[in-house]
Amino acid sequence: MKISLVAGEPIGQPCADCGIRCFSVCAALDKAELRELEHLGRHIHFVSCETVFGQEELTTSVYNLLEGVMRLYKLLPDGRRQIVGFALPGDFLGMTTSARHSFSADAIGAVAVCRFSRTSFARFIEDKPHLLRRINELAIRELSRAQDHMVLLGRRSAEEKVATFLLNWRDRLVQLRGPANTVPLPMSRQDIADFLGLTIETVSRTFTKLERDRVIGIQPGSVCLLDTARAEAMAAA
Amino acid sequence: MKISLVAGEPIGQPCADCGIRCFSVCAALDKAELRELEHLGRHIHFVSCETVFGQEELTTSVYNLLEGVMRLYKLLPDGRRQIVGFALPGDFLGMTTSARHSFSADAIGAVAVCRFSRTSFARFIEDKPHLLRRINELAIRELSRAQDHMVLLGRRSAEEKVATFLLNWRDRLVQLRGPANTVPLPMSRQDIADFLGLTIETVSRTFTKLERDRVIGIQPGSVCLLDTARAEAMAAA
DNA sequence: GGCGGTCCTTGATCTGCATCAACCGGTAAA
DNA sequence: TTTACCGGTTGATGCAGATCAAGGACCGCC
Repeated sequence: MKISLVAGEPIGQPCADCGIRCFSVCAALDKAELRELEHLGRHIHFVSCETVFGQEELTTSVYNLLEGVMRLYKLLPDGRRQIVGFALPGDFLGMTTSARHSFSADAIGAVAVCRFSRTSFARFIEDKPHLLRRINELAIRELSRAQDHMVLLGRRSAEEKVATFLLNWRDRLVQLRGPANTVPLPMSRQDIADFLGLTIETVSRTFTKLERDRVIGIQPGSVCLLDTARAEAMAAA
Repeated sequence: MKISLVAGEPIGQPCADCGIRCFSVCAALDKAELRELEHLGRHIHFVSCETVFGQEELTTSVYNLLEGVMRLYKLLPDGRRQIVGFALPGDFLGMTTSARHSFSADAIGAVAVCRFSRTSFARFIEDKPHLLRRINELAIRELSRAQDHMVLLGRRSAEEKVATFLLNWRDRLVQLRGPANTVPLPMSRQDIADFLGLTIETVSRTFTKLERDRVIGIQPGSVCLLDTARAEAMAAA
């Protein structure tokens, strides 16, 4: 929960060589614009559990996630937590119209971000409708994901929740790093519980049950999807 | 659940006189642009429970809600329903990047919308970054609402859910029509249940309990907030 | 090696909400 | 007027998942 105090190093490597550019907002930019953007951003690194920004903090920056995974969550006054999403490389964070962040974001494992001052980024956007369109696209995709998640939270059983989560998470990783049967789970069981609206015990029990039923194999830090068809049936029904 | 087959009448009244313009996307437009827009849109009316567009239907149009209330919902194959939101005048619907709608929308009571063909609206936007920015703004507001709702669905008790719903709904109506203690509830108990991730019985019981506790007064089609402070305490905690 | 800590799993019990079922009041059709 | 229906309420019971409690695996540290 420490807050990083470093300003970050300038973007050294040209944005044109950025590995996740095609997934990020920057996909909308041409070479000249990328070079311009290089001067505005700073690379910052966070270690596991460090907070990138907190709920109610002023929104001074926007962030482009380069590497690692982040949890985005809201806390109720009494400590109950709801994780509203996990961010992966290419995700664009801190885009909000309000003066304060409406959720907190912290690192799950080591994280690298590209940080931009909100004002300078806003100025950069101003005459670039294609970039604005790209940002809009990402926001709408995020909204659609949020709506899907509402269905999950409001109307699905624990088993359905877990199965759906594993499949969706796998799909996002496949998108990024290509096909693979084994699904890394860098987040803790508590994180998964707080994402799915369950308790850690129920998540653990459900994992165990899925393993007993030979749907998944549990490994430290990951699971292996053994019976995708059955998992999909659980997630769909 | 009938589908309206009428093409709709042309927008007669000038958009400049539109009562909800300041709440809608059109707030971003100047007089000349409004006049241009008048030629692109059609007014369409729907009666109660008519479907404006359905999940999986092709996204041929976008809609500006002028009058009335709509429920936006997703259905699971087995019939479980999650209402992802209620739309009020000024809300902009059908904005999606995908070819098909990801949820259904139907009228709660009589509804009037301004419909635009998706392609002609896209063309209209093209050289109007201020409009795009406005759309982006609405999308981000919607996303933020969705995230709040995830917390409600995942982490709150039935009583908290109902209290929060009543307060939020009141706030949206106040925004639109000014202060009032009595909160109209045009949607059914089943709608409220499907919005809050509860059953109709639990919603009904919770309403009754809040009435017994003198927090609300139940009237046909509306409730009266008697003890706002206590309701807010329930919603916050 | 022993110790404390964190994360995860497992078991026993409890409970909030779902489910099942009946009923009530208003309205519209017969 | 009677009947049927629909939306809402209320009561009795059941159960999925929460809560409480304990123990195991793994880690870094002394």
